[in-house]
Amino acid sequence: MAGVRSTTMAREKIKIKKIDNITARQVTFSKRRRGIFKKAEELSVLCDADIALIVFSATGKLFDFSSSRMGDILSRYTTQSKNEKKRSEVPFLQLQLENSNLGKLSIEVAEKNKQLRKLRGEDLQGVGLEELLELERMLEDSLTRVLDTKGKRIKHEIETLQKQGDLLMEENLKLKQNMIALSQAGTPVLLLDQSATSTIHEEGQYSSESISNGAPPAIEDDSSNTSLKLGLSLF
Amino acid sequence: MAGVRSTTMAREKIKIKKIDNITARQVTFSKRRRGIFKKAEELSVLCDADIALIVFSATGKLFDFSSSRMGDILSRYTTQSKNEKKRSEVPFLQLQLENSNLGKLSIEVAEKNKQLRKLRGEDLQGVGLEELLELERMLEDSLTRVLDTKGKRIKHEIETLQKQGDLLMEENLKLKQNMIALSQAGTPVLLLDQSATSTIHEEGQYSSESISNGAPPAIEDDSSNTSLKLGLSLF
DNA sequence: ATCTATTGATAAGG
DNA sequence: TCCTTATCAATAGAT
Repeated sequence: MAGVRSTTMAREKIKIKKIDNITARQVTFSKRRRGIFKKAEELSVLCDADIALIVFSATGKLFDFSSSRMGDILSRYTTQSKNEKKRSEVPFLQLQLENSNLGKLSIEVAEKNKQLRKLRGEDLQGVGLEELLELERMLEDSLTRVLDTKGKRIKHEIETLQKQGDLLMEENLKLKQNMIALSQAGTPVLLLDQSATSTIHEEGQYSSESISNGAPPAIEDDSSNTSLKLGLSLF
Repeated sequence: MAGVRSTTMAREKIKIKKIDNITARQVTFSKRRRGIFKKAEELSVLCDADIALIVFSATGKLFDFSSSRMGDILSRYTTQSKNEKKRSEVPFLQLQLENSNLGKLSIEVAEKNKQLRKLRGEDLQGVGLEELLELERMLEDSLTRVLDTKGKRIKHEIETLQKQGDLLMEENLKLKQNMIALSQAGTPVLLLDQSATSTIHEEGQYSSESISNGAPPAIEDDSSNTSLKLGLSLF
């Protein structure tokens, strides 16, 4: 009851434990990261302190701040901590830190591989019922998130295509009208209206084939829904 | 105008510049140092971030915090920043771990973590539709395998329990018959059949409470289905 | 170190 | 990510 308190917050207190919701966790990370970096700089300026702050996000992204050159602070740190008592805690710069880290990293890699195999349901031999249930939950959550993301992406894809289709139809209509006008005027259909085509090319994101391919637009009014041509067999 | 902002303060705003009064500076240093270290720990816990914070006071005193082992974070930092562009900024310790296997392993660990996060649906930002569909398939396969395994395990569990239950009922029957025989013979009910109880203890995996707790078996014929007592809320 | 009036940081929700 | 707002936390100044 004494250890877990909250911080500079708002709207609601939160417990200081890993935030479950991934999105919320990312948002909080961004906000608080900014906050702590600001604090670090302020402290260094106000009190003439030398500060190094290194933050790795859960996704492995690196953020850092140092009031002077990072290398200087870090070497000063290793030197100082060595002279105190942390010799053992910071064998960092020492000689054979290499070996220990190598071993640990190897173990970590092995561990990650095991987790991956479990998540893929490939290594379920020694897994107990409890862990199986946990795996099931995790996989279901993952599937949900993947499906959500997929849905959003597909929706966006469709909307984009729809917009492009609408634009194309609009432009086609203009072209047809222009051509009709030109043919009715008895003029040979050889020229396209410059303003119309150039406008299309400037604003459109769609493939230029739609306009500039060899086949000239048919005169018939093609009002079929563009979305029917998407060919999305994704659901 | 841009540079001079204020912080979490009170009673009065202060400019973010070196505090002149020595005493005030020391006091502020103490207060804010506590604050930023608290923030660092909170950020690491809330967002599962790996953080190193090193502070040298103006007098040279060292204060530090790290969410995991300082040496690990610092080496990770040198490795990572090297892979970016800060090579020059951190000539720090690049010498030895430079071309070692350390870097490779670090990268491998990072890679595994990324895969894990994808599988957990946590890192879907840069993932394309194709990969999403692949993820979906993989997760569904995994779920299927996990569910299969779970089903088999549960079935086995149930069968085992059923057998144990049958054995128990059988033994109970014998016991009851013995007791009835004994009581009918006018002999005080004080002895349990040795061979029967020892057999149960040897074969059973169930809690010993079932047999050896203080309450002697009831005489009434308990023929309710054993599986009803499994308490499996697993489906 | 404590107290408290103030300002700062930030959780939620768009 | 940025904005807004309601709240909670950090802290400047005084004791």
